[in-house]
Amino acid sequence: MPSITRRPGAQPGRPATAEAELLAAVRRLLAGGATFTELGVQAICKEAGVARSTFYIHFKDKAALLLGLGAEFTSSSFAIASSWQPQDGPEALADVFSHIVAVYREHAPVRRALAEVAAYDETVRAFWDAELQPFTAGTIALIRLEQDAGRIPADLDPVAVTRIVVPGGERAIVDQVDHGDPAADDAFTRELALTWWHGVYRRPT
Amino acid sequence: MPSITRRPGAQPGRPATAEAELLAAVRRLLAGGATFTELGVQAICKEAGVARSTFYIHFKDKAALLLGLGAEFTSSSFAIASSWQPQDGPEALADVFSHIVAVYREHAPVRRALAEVAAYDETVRAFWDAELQPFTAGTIALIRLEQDAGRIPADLDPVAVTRIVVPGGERAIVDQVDHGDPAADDAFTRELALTWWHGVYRRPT
DNA sequence: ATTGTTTTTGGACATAGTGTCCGGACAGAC
DNA sequence: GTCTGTCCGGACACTATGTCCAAAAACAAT
Repeated sequence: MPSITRRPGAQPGRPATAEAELLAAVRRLLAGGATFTELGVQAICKEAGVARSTFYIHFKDKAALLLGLGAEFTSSSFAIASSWQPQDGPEALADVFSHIVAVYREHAPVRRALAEVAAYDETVRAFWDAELQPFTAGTIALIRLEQDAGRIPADLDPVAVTRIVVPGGERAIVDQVDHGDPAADDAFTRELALTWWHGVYRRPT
Repeated sequence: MPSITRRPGAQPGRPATAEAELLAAVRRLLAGGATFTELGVQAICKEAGVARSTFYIHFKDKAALLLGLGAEFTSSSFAIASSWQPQDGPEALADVFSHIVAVYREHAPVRRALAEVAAYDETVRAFWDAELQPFTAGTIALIRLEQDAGRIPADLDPVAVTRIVVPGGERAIVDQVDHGDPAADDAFTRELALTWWHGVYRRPT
């Protein structure tokens, strides 16, 4: 059987695109509902129309490929999120969350795969931790600044509250993206903003 | 090589304990820092001192064994959590969270494995969803009751807020258990209670 | 003690996937 | 045309899974 030597999607002008083909294949398979873990190198290569040996030229293993996919995600969100300050009010905070929800929806399959693999693979876990770390550091710093300015009570524990706001808030956003109606996104981001506003940034004394 | 026919830990009085031996072995391996995913049936059997064929007599596969381990977890927490009402005040809520944190610390390795596998295995995901579902339903119901009584504003979205409180709160607890100092547990549960109190249950109008 | 029942053993077997290697084919660039 | 880098396709050793079965051990009777 002579097989299909040239993959169909190969641009004639471009030099060598097996790598891009593999990344696109995984994106496609994930979007189709597959779980990254149950996805084998064989299946990925078949979907990509690429020889299995070619896979290992570009990626050490499946996890390395996922990190390549993760690059598409790298926090454009952080710049927007860190721009918010309590002076801007809860409506502006809701806008920040709307932006993050939009990013999460756009990259939902890849984000899901990253979270999935981060639970058992060290390198992916490190990548995702690094992704969230700026939010954690930024939130702690912001709370301390507000405490120094007397706008947040000094007896509030910044580290404990940041556990609630960052990993907790992220999880809530994931839940909305995975299970919630997109039409309800605005109501959700409003509630998230108001909960942090009255629960953390302007908690009554 | 004649091999060690009888495993060392076998109680002579008890009838057939290979199953318990396997469960204990996995608990041991998880507590030793292993990831459930990277744990093979072979490794489990070796640790348990049980023949590999015996494994399949008791469990269909690794996931089935994990569900057996999950039984040790089944929500004793829910009864305590559902007993709280806003009338009891935020200090009582903090006590509820302290109880949940204690349960999470006690079963940390198994809980971690359940969360890990739930990300890619359907049956484990269903088990864990069923575990959290009472909290979700209870929180939505509680908020609606408080709205009917006029103690929570009617324009608060109960479903959206419950995403924040239940999956979000659980994630925060996991973060505290996995990364936080146990000595700081009380400070954490206090902050969690106060955040939900002022952010949700007694949000200022 | 002998017998019967139940559980476990240890190995065989088919299947499937991983990671490595290499000769050869094939493009675009010079 | 030849060179160069990429890709193919298959071979190979290895690891693990899941199924099966006859023999052995442990247990519970009488």
